[in-house]
Amino acid sequence: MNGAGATWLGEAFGAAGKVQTVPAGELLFRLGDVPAALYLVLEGEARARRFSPDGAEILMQRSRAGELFAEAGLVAPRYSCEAFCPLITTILRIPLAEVRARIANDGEFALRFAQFQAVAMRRQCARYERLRLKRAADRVLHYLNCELTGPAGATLALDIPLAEWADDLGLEPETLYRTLAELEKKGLIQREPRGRRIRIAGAAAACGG
Amino acid sequence: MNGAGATWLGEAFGAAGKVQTVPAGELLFRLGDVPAALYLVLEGEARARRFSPDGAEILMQRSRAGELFAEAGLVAPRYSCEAFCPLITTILRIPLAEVRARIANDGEFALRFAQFQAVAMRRQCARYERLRLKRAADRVLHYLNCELTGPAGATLALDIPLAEWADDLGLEPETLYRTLAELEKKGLIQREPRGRRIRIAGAAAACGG
DNA sequence: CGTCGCATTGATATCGCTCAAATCCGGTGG
DNA sequence: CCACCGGATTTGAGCGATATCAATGCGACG
Repeated sequence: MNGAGATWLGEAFGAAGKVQTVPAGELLFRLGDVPAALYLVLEGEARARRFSPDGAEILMQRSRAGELFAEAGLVAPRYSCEAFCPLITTILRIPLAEVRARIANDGEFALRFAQFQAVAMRRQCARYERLRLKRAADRVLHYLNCELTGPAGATLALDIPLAEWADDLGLEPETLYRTLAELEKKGLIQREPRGRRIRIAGAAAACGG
Repeated sequence: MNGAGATWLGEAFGAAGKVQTVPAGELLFRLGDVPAALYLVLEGEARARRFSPDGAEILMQRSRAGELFAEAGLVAPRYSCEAFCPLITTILRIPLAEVRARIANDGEFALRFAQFQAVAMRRQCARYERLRLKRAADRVLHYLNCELTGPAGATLALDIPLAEWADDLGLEPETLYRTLAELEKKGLIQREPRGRRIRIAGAAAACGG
């Protein structure tokens, strides 16, 4: 859905944009680079990290397929950070000048781009609000409610390992696991043994943090 | 700075936009309303809340001066939420149709609007990353580093009560206070007794979470 | 069959939250 | 000018939730 939403961006820049397949760990750009392009993640995932003086990694932002990397792309990166791809990732690189020209001259494109940005904002706001919730259970419910567009009782297939999901929620894997077990005991969700699939009970939708 | 950044938006819609002064607590719109306008906060602050079935308030999003309320404005609100203003707030209401027409037909405007959205996104990303930090001290440092644009050693004047700030950081006021005391003891910051002013030591900039 | 990665489970440590109270400060009215 | 009041800050003590550390189970894969 994310990917589909941004497909048009890729198509719009078929010529100007440059698709790159980036092996895991490769650096896309560094802090201090003059922002010269928009990076749209097509497949895989890109991450921005920041290092403290002692070398410890202190924070990370993840950009999924369909998202611009990192942040909005039109502004200079805020961080003393490095960007890289820990997974095999496909990136569409669009020169900023191209984007600007297009926005200024193509009304239809400008509208769609604004919409694209708005959707991205909505997603980011959802993530923010999720982390504002202090209890693990609330975060999980919030996540489920956001990801699940269908009617209550629908099933959510988890294609990511538990640790990834926990990271999304700002939790440790163990905590997430225990929380899921707790929610199941309360009857708010049901999960398959190996944890690859979760069904949300109707009640859970209302609780949704 | 936020306000200044969005001034152009207000000016651009001098005629079409409608400035409203909203008394504290008044509802701007409700969930389910068809999104028909952009709400730009000019002064004060607007908040979006969401209620659980039992009536408890479970989360809140705050929009400051210069920000669109809530989220990006071009998409339908995601939430079962109500929006209201607990403070005296000035709002600029711009019909969506106007905005869309302007984006489509005025290249210059479209560019500035895209930039505006990008800046908003950057701000939201910063808030998100701040909450990803688990330790209180890291959040405080991150906040200081983001708010402080000047060189290290600059002074940050706090015009908000401690409780507000704590809320921004996803902390309780007591925790924030103790954390500040701790940071001062470590020499990373210096604060005036009444807590209305904070000076950041050079070292703190590097730690900045 | 062995190993590896990940899920699961248990025990403990730690941090921030909660409740409670004292203090400080600005403002207000006498 | 001074006493009082109300709100915010400051400080204290204890609790609870989550992180952390450690170990085991389980399935996939070579």
